[in-house]
Amino acid sequence: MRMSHLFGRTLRDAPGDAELPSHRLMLRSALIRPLGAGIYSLLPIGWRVIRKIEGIIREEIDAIGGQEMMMPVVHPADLWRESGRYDQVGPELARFQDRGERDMVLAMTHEEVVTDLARQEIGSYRQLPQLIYHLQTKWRDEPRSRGGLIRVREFTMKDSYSLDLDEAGLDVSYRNHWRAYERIFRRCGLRFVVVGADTGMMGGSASHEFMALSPHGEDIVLLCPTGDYADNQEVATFRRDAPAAEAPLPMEEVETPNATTIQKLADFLDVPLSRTAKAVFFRGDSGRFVFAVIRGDLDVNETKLRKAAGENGLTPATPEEIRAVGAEPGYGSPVGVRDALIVADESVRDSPNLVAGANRPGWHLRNVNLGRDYEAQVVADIASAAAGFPCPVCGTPLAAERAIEVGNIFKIGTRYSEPMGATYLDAEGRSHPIVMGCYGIGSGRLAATVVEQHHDDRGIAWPASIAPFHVSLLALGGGNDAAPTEAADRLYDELTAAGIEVLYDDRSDRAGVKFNDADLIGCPLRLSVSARTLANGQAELKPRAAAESTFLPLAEVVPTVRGLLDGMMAGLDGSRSD
RNA sequence: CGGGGAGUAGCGCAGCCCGGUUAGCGCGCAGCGUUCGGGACGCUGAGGUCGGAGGUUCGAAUCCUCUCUCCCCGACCA
Repeated sequence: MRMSHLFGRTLRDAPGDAELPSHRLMLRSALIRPLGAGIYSLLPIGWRVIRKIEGIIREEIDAIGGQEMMMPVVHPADLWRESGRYDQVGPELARFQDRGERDMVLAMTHEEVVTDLARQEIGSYRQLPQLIYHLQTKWRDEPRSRGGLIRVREFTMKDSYSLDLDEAGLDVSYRNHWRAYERIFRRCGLRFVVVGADTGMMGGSASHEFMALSPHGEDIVLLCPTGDYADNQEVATFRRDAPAAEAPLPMEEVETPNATTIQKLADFLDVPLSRTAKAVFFRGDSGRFVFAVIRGDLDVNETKLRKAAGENGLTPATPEEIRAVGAEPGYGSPVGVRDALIVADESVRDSPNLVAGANRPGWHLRNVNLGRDYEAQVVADIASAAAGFPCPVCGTPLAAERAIEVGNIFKIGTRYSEPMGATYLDAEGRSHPIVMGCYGIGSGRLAATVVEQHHDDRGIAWPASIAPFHVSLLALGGGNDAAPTEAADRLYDELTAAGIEVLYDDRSDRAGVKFNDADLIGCPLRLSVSARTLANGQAELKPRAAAESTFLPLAEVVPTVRGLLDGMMAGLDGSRSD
């Protein structure tokens, strides 16, 4: 590609509202342009990166038996009513009517379509297992898009779906995807960890997320330094203290003016946070009041609480709602409340004689004990794990890291096949629902995440496997001297003929402009020819990642470049295990 | 949805409080000339509904009201 013909120009300054490194660099290097909030065009250079990523994904999913296909973006709403998600999913699902006033949706994912296809095409156990996938546009009307391509509303996702006879078959499909995903992300040069995760709106029994560690990540993962444990914070657990062996003491009231927070209370009474009980109030989607109780030194994890309470969603309760169940904001405890689902964390079961609210302003209760002073309908782990908490496996203090979710895998089981009637007949003629898995990777987010991990203050430094071009070729010092341009033209032809992808900077700009653009766009190798190098019959070669350049005879350029690229690719072959 | 910030030339910004020349600066863009290895220089030039609507005023980028859009933090989220 000759830069003089390239559509899209590089920017010296990024727009002021772009903050993430990947967002700024992808704008500056002419990879993407915004059209609206969370909606982007991919310019030619950016599209080349995406196509390379998609190529890697195709190879690896094909390698585990995937069959690529294509499913529609617009779905009849009735299909989503069959699965129950039409009403279950919130406004992030875009709904509209066609000219016949039929309800339609824009696909945010494709489980319903796959399941519909499966019930049409699959009838017999002889036809299973199957693995199908596509790369398709999704629309999710996110409440808040952000960070360039990290979180957008319109995006392309590779999603694959496994169809199996039973759980054992699903286990195999799941494991295959896990391995394929590791290879995909390694080939893209990404550093990542795999963590256990919540299944969220997908439903199902198990889920893992592939997390690229990055200070700009939206998720927090908890990792054991020994490597024996890794989970998303939303599901992470930790080793609990042994229950305290302490006889229950008589409950007594104590006046605690202005002790409206657990910290003020602990300070006022001069007791550790771990000797207090904290109450947190929610209203569940079902309409029930959910009253969570947890020891004062811990925080409620809403994902865990939602599961423990059996609710689809939780909203913080209002002061009126809190008083309606007999509690008092700032002084709440489960003692004496009514019409509420009380969910206690294991910590309050195992910690006797806690200080809790008296449900009237300015007063607390000492020596409150679960089972004696109040009952909880649910006792469960609803506590948030955090940095420094003991690893649930080995007790080592956990580390907390921010991370970007670049892929995830779900065991959705019969969540869709059962309600939608996607069944097969076994050898005895009995009907069973197909057991499903689904597996997603967002290609644009993946590209942005690679930029987050591979850049410096001069620009992007692409891994060779997904670089838009292999080589930036610069013809320096044009002017009256046509020799550099002629030599660069020949190199361009030779490299291209050898199958090497070249971004040829044939513009009439000065050297500094070309160097800066080459560093910004970040092709793995940079070749320069000028009067200075040609005086010795040479070209200058500098890897993007290296500090120093080398000079080599023009005739050796193609084999040298070939060799360097092969070496770079070999380091990104996906088999590395780290 | 809550909190904060911002919309003035393609990009980055000033001007706004305290209304008053023809709305400015840098970069970029076009032409000519000189330059030519880390974002050159000179001259000339093009480019603006000051986000939109309404209002106050002799006069509005500037003051008031409404509204749209974008960004950041949070809530939310495969």
